[in-house]
Amino acid sequence: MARKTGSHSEITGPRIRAVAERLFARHGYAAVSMRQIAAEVGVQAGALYLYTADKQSLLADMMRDHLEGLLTALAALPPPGDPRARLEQFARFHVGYHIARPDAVFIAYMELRNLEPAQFEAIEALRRRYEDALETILRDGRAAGVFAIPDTKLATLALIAMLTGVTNWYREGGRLGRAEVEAIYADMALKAVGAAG
Amino acid sequence: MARKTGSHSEITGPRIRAVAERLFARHGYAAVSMRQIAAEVGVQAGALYLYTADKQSLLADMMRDHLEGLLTALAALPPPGDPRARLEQFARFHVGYHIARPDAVFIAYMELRNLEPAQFEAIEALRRRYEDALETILRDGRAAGVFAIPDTKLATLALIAMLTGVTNWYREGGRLGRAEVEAIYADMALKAVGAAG
DNA sequence: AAGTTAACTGAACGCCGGTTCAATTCAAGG
DNA sequence: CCTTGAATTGAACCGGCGTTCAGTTAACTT
Repeated sequence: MARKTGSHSEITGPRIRAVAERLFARHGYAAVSMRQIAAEVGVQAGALYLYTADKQSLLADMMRDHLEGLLTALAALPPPGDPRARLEQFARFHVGYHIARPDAVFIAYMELRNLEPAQFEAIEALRRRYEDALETILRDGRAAGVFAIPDTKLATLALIAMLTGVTNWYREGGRLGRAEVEAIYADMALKAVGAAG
Repeated sequence: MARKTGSHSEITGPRIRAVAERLFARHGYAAVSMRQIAAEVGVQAGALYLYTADKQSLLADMMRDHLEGLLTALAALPPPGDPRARLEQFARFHVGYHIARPDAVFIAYMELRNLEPAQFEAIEALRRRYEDALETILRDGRAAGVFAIPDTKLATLALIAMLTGVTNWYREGGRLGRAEVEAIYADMALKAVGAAG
């Protein structure tokens, strides 16, 4: 056998990425083999190499796409008001965006160590750009006297860790709805920096 | 060659565990081979099996030891006062304990998926016991009217995520000292639940 | 000093990893 | 309908994987 009936790169390509994302998130990059991915896609392992240069690129492209999407979505937010409103908007956005794609988030955070130095640097730079957006909000709020935070950098990392943690437990159709969860997290974030809820 | 001069199980055993912990944390369980561990210990791969039944047990034992140590240390804390004091103590303890052993923390959190079901259950139970300790504090504080939190479970997970995040960036000898960091995190935790800093 | 036990080697076993490539089959355009 | 190009197979390559074990040497006991 060779080419299959109904085969098209516009179909197989995305399916490979989707399967790889699910498997990487579930079992970890190193624990997933190309043959496993191929099997779930319904194809032989060799066929994957029509869509990716190697396993490493499959991971790196996935992470880059995710972070670029995150930055694009952040930039598309309505223009900012005072620091308090900006922080609330950021927190809601962060939680909402992350619970919608837990696999991509998990991978972008956990598989950094499986990247080679060059690709690691590129991905890390994107992540830092995102963190900087929050840090700017906190610095402005601190300068305006509305946030009570001893250290801006520490507060940035603490808030991001808290907000990202939502992916550890949130499940669609669970006890709490998406809007509810966004509101509670935003409220905690505001309180944590001393901006009354 | 066979037995080496100066070889003792009380030396080799701990060294294997130390090397494995460092490598697992750095590269991930699945990406580290028994031969790599052996090489860093200065021994042949076969010798590792005098100290562990298999690779999986090496990981599981490591995680169990870490979580049991965490629970023991938590139980050894001075007896509790009011919820506010208890939360502050918990936050300081959590941050302090975690930044002292970042590798073990990272592994206990990231490599859960590499455990087989039976071992996973055992480790997860320990982790839940620890979370319950915090949840109890929050529930008591909420009942006493000193914490303003819409959902106790959510607040528990949010706080743990925030506090554990310290391991992502804290480095010994960095810009901020250990006591300083503990204080700032404890302050943010208290504020986040509406207990004035 | 001899005998016993503890610690380790080195080679082997079978299997699975990522990756390549000639051969093959399908889809599409003229 | 025929040709050209796209999509895929299947087998192979080579290396590394976890694990076992008979054999060897050091440390300890008597």
